[in-house]
Amino acid sequence: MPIRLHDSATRELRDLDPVVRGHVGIYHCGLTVQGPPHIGHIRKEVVFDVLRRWLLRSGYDVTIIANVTDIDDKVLAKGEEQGRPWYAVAYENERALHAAYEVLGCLPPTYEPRATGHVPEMIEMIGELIERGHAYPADDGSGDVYFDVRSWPAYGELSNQRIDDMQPAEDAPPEGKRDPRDFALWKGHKAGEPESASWPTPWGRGRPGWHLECSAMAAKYLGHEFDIHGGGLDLRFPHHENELAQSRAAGQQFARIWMHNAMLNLGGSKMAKSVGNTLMVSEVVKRVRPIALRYYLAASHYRSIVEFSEEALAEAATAFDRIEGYVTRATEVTGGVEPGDVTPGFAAAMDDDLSTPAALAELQAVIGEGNKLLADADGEALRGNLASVRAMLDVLGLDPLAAPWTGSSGSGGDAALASLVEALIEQRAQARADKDFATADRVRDQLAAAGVEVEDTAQGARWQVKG
RNA sequence: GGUGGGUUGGCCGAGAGGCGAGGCAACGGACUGCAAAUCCGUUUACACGGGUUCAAAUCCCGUACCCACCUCCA
Repeated sequence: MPIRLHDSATRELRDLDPVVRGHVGIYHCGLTVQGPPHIGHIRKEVVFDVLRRWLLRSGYDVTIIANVTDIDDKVLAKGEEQGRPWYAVAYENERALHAAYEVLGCLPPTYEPRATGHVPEMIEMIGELIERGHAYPADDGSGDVYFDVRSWPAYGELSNQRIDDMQPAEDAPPEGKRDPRDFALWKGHKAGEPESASWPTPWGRGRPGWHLECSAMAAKYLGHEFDIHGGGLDLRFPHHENELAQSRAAGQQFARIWMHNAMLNLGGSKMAKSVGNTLMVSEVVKRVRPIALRYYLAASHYRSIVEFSEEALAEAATAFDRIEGYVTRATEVTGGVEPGDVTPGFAAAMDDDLSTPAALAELQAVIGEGNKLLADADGEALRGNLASVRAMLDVLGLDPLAAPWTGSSGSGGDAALASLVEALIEQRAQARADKDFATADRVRDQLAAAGVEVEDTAQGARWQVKG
């Protein structure tokens, strides 16, 4: 069965039909590294990480390219504001982004090209566009080079807009533009901007316009036609519209399918620095386990708005505890099994535009069966069930027994703690054997007060640190 | 002004003409020394007003409210 994805260009579900058989090339817009990532940014990473894992499990080779915009107005402004070089700001935030990938279990992209590393490719593309009559250097001496939207009749095809209905682009003063909606491919160096933020071109020194880097880098690493271009819905216009126009006008086919994830809102509006409602990944993972945050983000459909709330996050953590509890218990009983195959229901849900909510419903049903098998002590069936559950969790990047989660949860902790807890549990077991339930309960309460939860099972007491 | 998306039970969150996704919470039962975990069961829905249809949460028309984009944004 083919994988079907919602293409935001045509606004319909389309079969994934790769350019190269057995291989899927994906480009998704990374971050402008002007600040550390918030949980809205990381939602996008989780969405594309799940897509990638599903494609891999479906037998495809995947090349995934995510850009890092390390030079633009905002990065320069941050450098100025913080009194240090713009590139120091960019690099620091790029590292924070990588830390966020890692803490949430997102596989690193195949490659993460930086805009500053691809100026020659951009210059080449600008030359091509000028030659074809779709771009022009500003005649006001600014050194800007603009894309000529009137020269490209399809302009607006991605976001379904007509040029005449659009408001003017404000990425540069309109003086040098032929049409106010023309956008900058290249921005001339301005007095007062650091010399380090400019590169020589046939049109004078300057720096990249935002949109061009993605067109140039996608072509370099994925070719003139590739399978999927993704990013946040807020990038659809103007960023992706402009990328599409540039690349097509330069004679390329560009992306076959456009995938846009919906925003993560807080307090009724999009999480964004300009609104001041951001929650940094590094902060949230202090309150809730990273795997629980990932579950929260993966549990809703990628095209639905997530209205963030602490309550919903806590609830997701509880829901995940049930899943993890099953995996832990089943692993104890079976001695552990490797991930096997996902169920047909799970596969059908994932094939249907990455319907993670339906996939999770399937997973919960399989876990319900597994819990029954656990009660019946049916070893063989239980092994099969656990293998399947682990496979499904792996697709979502939520297998608690896989990297990077191992060791971060369960009854681990340091040896001193374990030895103390086990001594108390031994005392309690003796009290229970003596039917001294008052003492047994007191020990359990003591442990609970210290944040250690004890459960009695047929095999003896299990414990884990909660929180 | 233009372009899209949305409003589902106490909460989260799917579905897209007939059959009550799933989870969390609550309640009852089984299990347990008591719990916890687990299993079984129960309760509360489709923004509002019209219309189409044998049948509408789902299709059509209208209204209200919300979100995103048209300015940097995942």
